[in-house]
Amino acid sequence: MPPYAEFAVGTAARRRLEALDDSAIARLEEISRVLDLPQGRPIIIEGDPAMSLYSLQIGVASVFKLLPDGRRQITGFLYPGDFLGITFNLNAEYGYSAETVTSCSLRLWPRAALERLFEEAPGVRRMFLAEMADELTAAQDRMLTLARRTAEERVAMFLITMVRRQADGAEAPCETLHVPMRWADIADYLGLTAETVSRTLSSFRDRGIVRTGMRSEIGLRNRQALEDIAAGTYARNGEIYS
Amino acid sequence: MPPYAEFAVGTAARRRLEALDDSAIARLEEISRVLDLPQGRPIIIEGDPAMSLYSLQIGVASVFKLLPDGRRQITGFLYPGDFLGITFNLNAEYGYSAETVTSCSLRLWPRAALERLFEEAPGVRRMFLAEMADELTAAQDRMLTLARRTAEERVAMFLITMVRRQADGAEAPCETLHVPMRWADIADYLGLTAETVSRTLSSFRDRGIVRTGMRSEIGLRNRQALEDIAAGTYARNGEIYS
DNA sequence: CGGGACGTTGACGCCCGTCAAGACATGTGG
DNA sequence: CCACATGTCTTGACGGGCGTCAACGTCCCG
Repeated sequence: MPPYAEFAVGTAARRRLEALDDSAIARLEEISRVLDLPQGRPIIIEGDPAMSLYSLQIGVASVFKLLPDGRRQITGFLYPGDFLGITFNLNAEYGYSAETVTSCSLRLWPRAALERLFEEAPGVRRMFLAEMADELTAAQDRMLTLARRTAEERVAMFLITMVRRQADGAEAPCETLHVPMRWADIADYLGLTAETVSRTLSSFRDRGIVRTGMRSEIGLRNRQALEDIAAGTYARNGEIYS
Repeated sequence: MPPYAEFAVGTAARRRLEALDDSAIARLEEISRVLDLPQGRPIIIEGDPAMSLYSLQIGVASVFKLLPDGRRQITGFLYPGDFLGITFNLNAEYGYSAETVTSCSLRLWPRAALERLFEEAPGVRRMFLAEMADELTAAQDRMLTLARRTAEERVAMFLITMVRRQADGAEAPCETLHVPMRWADIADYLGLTAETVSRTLSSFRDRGIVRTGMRSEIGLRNRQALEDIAAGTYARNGEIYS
């Protein structure tokens, strides 16, 4: 139905890119440029012609869609190693916008050069295929979350997802979560408002589940409670975590 | 993040399959079996090992995910020509469930045979790649809808989307929309309840926008109003369509 | 005709959005 | 070093949109 066909590659792309052979990586770096942006700047704008592919090197960025009256939905956060702006057809426009959440350093490829690379290196194409399949299942999970989960379940899910991603590779479970985005961004990611995010975190704090008040950090004091709340398997009207 | 990687191919697959050359289609039909199911039966169940790929021949089916307490989100409706159950990795389980909305006739391929076909016919793989890219942009649109749009906007969107799909190929715009699914299914697709869907349609009826009461059909009397409501560009607190 | 599935309508309430005020941190210029 | 502006988070009060529960009507199919 949509006339365009492109998407933002998410987290798994990092590991997949490392699986490419060295010559492909060398070629990729060869034809790229570097772009540095301060916090809160647009990277791509929905509707613009898709001329470039980006890879985030340093920082955090958000991918989002807007309604005409300003309502916003962040469809994903990008971390170092993630790709942005891939397209698979010719008259492509970006189907979403993206902007920096923190100051960012991006690698940028002109689209034509990248398409040449797609033809030459079959591993690159296969990587994107697997990547897209993962993105799609994640998107279905997020539909369930946005449509059916309560505010508490959404915030708990966000914390669990973020800490898992942060702990990715570390052996010991993380105790404190680094959260560089503003509450308003988290809210737009979860389909809530900044006030509801704040209230929910305060409630978690009062119940001894998290520690708040630090700058850009949230302490996870009772991870099991968060897991249970996120899974929807905690006592709903019960007293367990109240 | 998710350990599986598969998805339900949506509507665009119909046209794409037709673009395959005849020998590939012949091969596809050769190795398939046919499966007939009455209304309301499960086709695949989330978590089961992904042993088969399905193609819907006749009827309408739904793809959905469930929360442990029964909350349900329908991620898409399948129409004749759509595919279901594709996977791209080895330890694959289905990441969603699917069931028949009407009585259905399905074509079924054993997974191993299909993977062989993937190797032999590069066009098939490319078709699925483009298909997935379309699915992904549609998924992002649906995230925006589920998180941010009002009940009225969602129902209007549903009607517009369905009538566009129904009119696909016809030259004259359709006046009446065929809706084989129950209100509860529409609600689970839109992140609402059956009562809210009913109330919204009644409101549209009272405002002269649709005609209701027919069995499995909805008459679209003022399509422009529906387009405006769906787009979020109608006068919000205004009197235009009240 | 009777039973079950589905749609409609009303009453009610709660979750979360909206609006607003205040707290707190940061940066900036004098 | 302080006054002030700015941006962000917190907390409260309030209201509305939509979910929940229930009763009723309608259609279909034995």
